[in-house]
Amino acid sequence: MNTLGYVLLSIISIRPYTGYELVQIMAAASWKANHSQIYPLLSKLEQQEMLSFEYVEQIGKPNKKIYSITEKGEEALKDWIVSESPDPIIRDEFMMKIYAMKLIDTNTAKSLIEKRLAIFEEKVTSREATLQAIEKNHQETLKDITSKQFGRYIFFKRKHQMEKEEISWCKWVLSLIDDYSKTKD
Amino acid sequence: MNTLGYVLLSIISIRPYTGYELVQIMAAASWKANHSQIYPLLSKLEQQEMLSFEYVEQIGKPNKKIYSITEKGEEALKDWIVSESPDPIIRDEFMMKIYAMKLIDTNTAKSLIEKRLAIFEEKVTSREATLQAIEKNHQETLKDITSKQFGRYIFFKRKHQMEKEEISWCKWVLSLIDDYSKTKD
DNA sequence: TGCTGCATGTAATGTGTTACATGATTTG
DNA sequence: CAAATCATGTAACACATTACATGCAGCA
Repeated sequence: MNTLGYVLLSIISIRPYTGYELVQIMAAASWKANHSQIYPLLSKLEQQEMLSFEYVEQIGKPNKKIYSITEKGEEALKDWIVSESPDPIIRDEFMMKIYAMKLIDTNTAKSLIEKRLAIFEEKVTSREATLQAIEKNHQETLKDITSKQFGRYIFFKRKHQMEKEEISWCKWVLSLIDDYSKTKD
Repeated sequence: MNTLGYVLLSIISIRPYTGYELVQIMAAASWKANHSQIYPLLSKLEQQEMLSFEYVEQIGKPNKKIYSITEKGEEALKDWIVSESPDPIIRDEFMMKIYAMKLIDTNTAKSLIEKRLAIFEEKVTSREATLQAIEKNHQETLKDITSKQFGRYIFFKRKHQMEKEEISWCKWVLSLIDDYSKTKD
C-alpha cells in the first residue's frame, strides 16, 4: 500500500467520510489529492478490507459511498504510525520565485509579496474559524489526549501557526523593501 | 516547460552549478529532486538554450558540467516569477500520523514527538550555520534587496523560522501530554 | 441560462522514485 | 576493507494531474 492510502485511513479513522469529502479535507490539510486519485484508491482499500462502505441513496443529489475503517485497516494504520517518517516534502513555487527575486524590479517584488500576504491572511481567518469550532464542540474532550479530536486539533493548530508565521515573514520582507526604498531617496 | 525546470533556472540564476550540486541545494530547500530527474532536465534546458554548460575535466574525480543561465533563460524565468503561484504542496507524513494519534498509546506518541523534535533541532542548527555564513560573507550586500544574495537570504530565513516553529509546537504538545499524565495519577 | 455544488468514475498524459550502471578517491 | 563522496547517465515503474464523462438541484 502507498502513502496516500495510509493518509486516507488516517482521516477516516476519526470518522467515516465519502470520497468527495476526503478531497476537501486533504485540500484543507495542504495535502492536495485529486478525486481521480482518491476514488480508485478507496475501492482498492475496500477490496483489501481496510475500509468498508455504506451506499447511501439520495434524492436530488447523487448517491454516495460512506467509507469506514475496519479492524484490519486500524491495525495497518497503527503499524504505519509508528514507522519512520520521511522528511516533509514542501513544494512552494512562490518561495522558489523569491530565490531569484533580484531579476524583477522592487515594485513588482513588493506586489508579489503583498499578494502572498493577502492569501495567507485569508487562510488564517478560515483556519481560526475551524479551530474555534473544534474548541467549542469539544471543549472537554480536548483535554483528553486520547480522544479522537485531539490529533486533529493539534494538527490544525500547527497549520495555523505556520500560516501566521508566513504572514509575519511577508511583513518583515515588506519592511526591508521599504527601508531600502528610503535609503535610495 | 515544467515547474522543476523553472526552479532549476531560479537556483542557477544566483550562480552556475553542476547537476550534482543542484541535487543537494534542492534537498536543503526541502524541494527534493532525484538526480535521475535533474540530469535529463538540465540537458533539455540546454537544448532549449535556457542554460549553457562548461565541461570541466577533473583528475581523481569524475568530470563535470557547470550550467549557467542564458539571456533566454532569464527572460523565461522572469515571466514565471510574475505568474500566479499555486498553493504550496506540503506532504508531511508525520503530521498525518498525528491526525490518527489516538490509535497509539501515550508513551509511544510521546516518543514519536520527541524524535521529531530532535530531527528539527538538528535542522535548525545546520540552518543557523548557513544563515550565519551568508550574514558574514555578504554583510553589506544584504541591505541591498536587489543583490543576488538577498532572495536566497530571505528564503533561508523563512525555512529557519518554520523549523523553529516546529520545535515549539513539539514542546507544546509534549507539555499537553505531561499535563494529561499528571491528572491521571 | 449559465455557473456552482454534490458525487462518482475512467483514460491519457506528465512527473517523480527506485533501480541499474560506472569508477576513482577519501575516510572510518 | 567497506562505505561514503564526487559525478553523470538511462530504464522501469509508481504516482499525480488533466481531461473526458454524467446528471440533477439551486442560485443569480
